[in-house]
Amino acid sequence: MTKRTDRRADALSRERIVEAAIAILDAGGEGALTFRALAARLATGSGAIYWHVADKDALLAAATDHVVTQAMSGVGGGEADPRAAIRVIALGMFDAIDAHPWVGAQFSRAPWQPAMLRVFEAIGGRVRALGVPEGAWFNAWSALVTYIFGAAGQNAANARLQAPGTDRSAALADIAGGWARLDPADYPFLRQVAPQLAAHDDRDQFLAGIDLILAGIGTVR
Amino acid sequence: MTKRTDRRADALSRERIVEAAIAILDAGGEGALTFRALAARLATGSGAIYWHVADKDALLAAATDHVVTQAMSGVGGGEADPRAAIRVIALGMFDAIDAHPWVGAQFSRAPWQPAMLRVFEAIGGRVRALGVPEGAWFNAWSALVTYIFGAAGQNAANARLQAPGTDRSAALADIAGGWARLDPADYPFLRQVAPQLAAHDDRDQFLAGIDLILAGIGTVR
DNA sequence: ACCTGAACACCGTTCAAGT
DNA sequence: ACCTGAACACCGTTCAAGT
Repeated sequence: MTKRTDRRADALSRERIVEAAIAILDAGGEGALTFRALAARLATGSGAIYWHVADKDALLAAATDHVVTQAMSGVGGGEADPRAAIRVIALGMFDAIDAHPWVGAQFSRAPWQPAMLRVFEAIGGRVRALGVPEGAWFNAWSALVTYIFGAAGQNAANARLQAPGTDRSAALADIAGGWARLDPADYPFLRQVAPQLAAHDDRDQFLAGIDLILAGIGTVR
Repeated sequence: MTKRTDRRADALSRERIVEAAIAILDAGGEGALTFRALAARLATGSGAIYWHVADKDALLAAATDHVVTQAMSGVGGGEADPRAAIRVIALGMFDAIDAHPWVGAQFSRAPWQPAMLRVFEAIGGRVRALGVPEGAWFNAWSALVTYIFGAAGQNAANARLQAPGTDRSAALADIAGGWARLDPADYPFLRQVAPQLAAHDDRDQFLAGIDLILAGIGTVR
């Protein structure tokens, strides 16, 4: 009957472990998250972590869930216009993955997590409000969700590829320079588009894709 | 001056290593590819592989390049209608990743590979032929390419999640069942589309997304 | 030039032993 | 109930030594 409620303020908990994992992931990427590093940061033994999380996959899933939940809480849902609401939700995911690039690789690993379901539902609800026939809902929803997580993931991968501290626009200029030097007979399109690659804004381009899909959905009668 | 051209038929080569790696990846997934397993299959020492490839990243990149190159060689480019050609190229990528699910995770890791450039150009060339204003080319191209690789990657991830030998439609039915049991107040959309999730064909759904984007591009004047 | 395989510096995970 | 940290069975990569 003496249930101890006065635990040490710094007692280990799933929540504290997940937060420490996110800090390590944000600072050093996926490669930096080891149970030894995590145990050191939490001033405990590496085995202690296993009392609270099943394994590394579960830890990454919990960290992803945490980030997505936080991102979704920021996008309210107050927008009356379903198109505007879809843009807000999509940008919320984009920005969250941009801030935590390691999240991008996790979606594919655990796509049916609770937090993901909330994103799925949020998009689906707006698709329903878009005024397209019911038979088109599923494909319209699927295209949007696929694009949002695919694009955000790829963008995060690009960010991950860069050496930390490198200038993003310089790296992009490098790639664009490579495209500009391709054989004009074999790569006319990439040569032509190279300057736009160098100058483009990832966020604007992401949103332009959303708008194209929304425009496509608008043609379904 | 005695250049040996009569090497053993089974001499190690980058090509043989990459092929063995693909075989291992196809059979056992990304986790199965170790230098020890690869060396055993090639009947050599693990260190020998490093004479031909720089490291594991380079090996995965080479394997991915091989698969994409093969897939692209199968999609000719004979279609006159640019929309039809885009569908053929997209489906070619989809099927290649479906057959080699591990490829899906690699795109994000090395997006500027030679084989990828050929896919990029192939899509870009058709976008140009679509008859939209030049100012819209870059965003139209980007949306298509993002969707193609994002969707194919996510689909491959779903395949990877399944226990090997498991029935895909049974797994999908499981997830759909979970959606059908969600709280109707919180998840009306997911509940409603659950039956479609259980019945849908990944390939058809992928193509429906391509068609939505193409329809959206068609609205740009 | 190319191959061998032991050695090194790591991992994730387990588990007897502690409190 | 929860924590400790050594131990186990792996990794990728290196490198002296061979042919």
